[in-house]
Amino acid sequence: MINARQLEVLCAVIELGTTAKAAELLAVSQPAVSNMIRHIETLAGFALFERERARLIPTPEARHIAQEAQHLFTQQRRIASIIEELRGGTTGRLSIVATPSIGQRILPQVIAKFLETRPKLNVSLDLGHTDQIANRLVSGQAELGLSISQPRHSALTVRPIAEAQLLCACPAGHELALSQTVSIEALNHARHISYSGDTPLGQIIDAAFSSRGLERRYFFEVRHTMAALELVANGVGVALVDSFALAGRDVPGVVLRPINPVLELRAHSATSKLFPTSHVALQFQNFFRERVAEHLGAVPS
Amino acid sequence: MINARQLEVLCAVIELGTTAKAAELLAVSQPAVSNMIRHIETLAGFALFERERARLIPTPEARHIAQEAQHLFTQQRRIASIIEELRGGTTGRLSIVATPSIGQRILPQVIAKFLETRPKLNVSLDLGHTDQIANRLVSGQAELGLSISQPRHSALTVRPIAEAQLLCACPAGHELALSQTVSIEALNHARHISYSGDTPLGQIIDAAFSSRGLERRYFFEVRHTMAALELVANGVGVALVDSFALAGRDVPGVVLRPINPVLELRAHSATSKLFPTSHVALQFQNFFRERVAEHLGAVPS
DNA sequence: CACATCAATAACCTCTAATTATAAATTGCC
DNA sequence: GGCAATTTATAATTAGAGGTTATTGATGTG
Repeated sequence: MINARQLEVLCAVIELGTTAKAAELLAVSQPAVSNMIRHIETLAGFALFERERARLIPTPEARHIAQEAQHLFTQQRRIASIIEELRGGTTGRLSIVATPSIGQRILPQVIAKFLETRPKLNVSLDLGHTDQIANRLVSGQAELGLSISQPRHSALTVRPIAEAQLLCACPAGHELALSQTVSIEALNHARHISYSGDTPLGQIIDAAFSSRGLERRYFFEVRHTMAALELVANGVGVALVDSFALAGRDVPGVVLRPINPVLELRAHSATSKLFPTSHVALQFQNFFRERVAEHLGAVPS
Repeated sequence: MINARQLEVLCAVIELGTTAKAAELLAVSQPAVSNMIRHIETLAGFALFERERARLIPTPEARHIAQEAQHLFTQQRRIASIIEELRGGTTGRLSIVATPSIGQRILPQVIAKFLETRPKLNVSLDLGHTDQIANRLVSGQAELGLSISQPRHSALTVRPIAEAQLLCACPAGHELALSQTVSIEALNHARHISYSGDTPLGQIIDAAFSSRGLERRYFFEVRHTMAALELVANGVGVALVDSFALAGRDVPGVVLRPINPVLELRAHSATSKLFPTSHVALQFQNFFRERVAEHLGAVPS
């Protein structure tokens, strides 16, 4: 079957009129073009040029083929540019699943930044709790998982990707907002909005309390940081929120105070061992780490 | 730049899962596939497969490329089939100019037959007098000319392509229709519809008359056979018509009689020396000659 | 007529993509 | 555990497509 190179030579000769000019354009010697034309003719089984008075005159058939070949060249260039873009990570598909506290604020911001230099990238972002993340990753439905607590699954590769801390969110003018830091003990004496014990944040906070011999008390149980923040903003009470959910933005009517002692929080990224991870997913992982480190504090890479 | 062969190997490995099966499909050895994959990876600049436990697992990038490559394969097959069809003359473009007497009846019939085995052929049919035919051919607007009189132009190749004869068309019941043949002399004593002296038919008929020392007389001058036939059918008079215009069909109300002596008529085909003539045009030329010979009498090829 | 330009040919070279043969790793099975 | 089957990878070599230079012969042109 005829190949692209042969069509390339054919088109060059038809367009430029002579083998010498075609050879110059293609940066090969004139006999190379001459031989190729002859070879194509034997492949095709019919004449593509009339040889008359030392000139090559293309037949209607040759013109027809040359015209159709343009589509092939288009496809060829398309593939080449796709490979080029895949190498640079500027095209392809990136599917991410994240827990809500990461996925609702900081992640969209970082993705937006990531897309600025990769306008053709196709992104899918899904939210889910840690188990769902693990599920999607091992089933191949998603490529990259971002979660506060580390997903436990033998087929997953989990890495710490960012560090943050828990802050105390108080309604503006609340008594806890009067001091520069908030002690853990103080929370038990305030209207405390907190997380159920089976959520990652709930477990972290529980651990902090129990390590000082305290039992966590709260009057309002939520599952997501955003819900807690919203309640605080409406003066319902105080809550511990992670800095991922805030993503550096002020929430009107809410004052943030550091906890004493500092409550560290570590975000993790996860990929499946069952499928290769795309170049762009790894790129994003690093990009996320770097962007978050700039604002919230680094994690060793 | 990556070529079609390389993409072919890549797709085969992704689809079949192993290099061995891909090699079998592509009818090459397994190491050939293995080396090719490695080569493509260096070309692309990134990994296309993860090597894990003696298995090749395609990366998302590789899948992406393979999917896009399908379009390239489609184009490649399209070109191959076009070449195939051009060889057989079943595709392409055939542009014909003919004089009205040929182009109105016999030519459309023959073209229709020709197209039966070449449904993809693109045909252009134009009518014009002999000078116009020559013009269109030398200017490259048409490829094949069919004419009764031979076009005279140094850049044209003219060949006889069919023979026919002039017949006398009489209204049914006309006195000339009573005998089996009609003599030329008889025409001068009937209401004779004939052709102006600057038309091919007019010149042929004039020559026949003058060779017997007669002068052609007629009361109605037309330029085209079809017009004459129509007039005869309406009882206006008698006319000499060429058998091309009749194309073997009976015209209601018209009786045909041979002329005595027989008036031979020769159709010619013409092609330009300035442009190569397509394969399909030459095919049609032969096809036309053969089809007409079957019905109206052969011409030596 | 001299000269430039064209395609074609000859003889040789180069490198891609193939070959065969074999190694090394993993899996399935008894 | 050990053997057979299956996998990818490597080494050494070969075939051939596509390229080179040098040259020829034909064809216009100042």
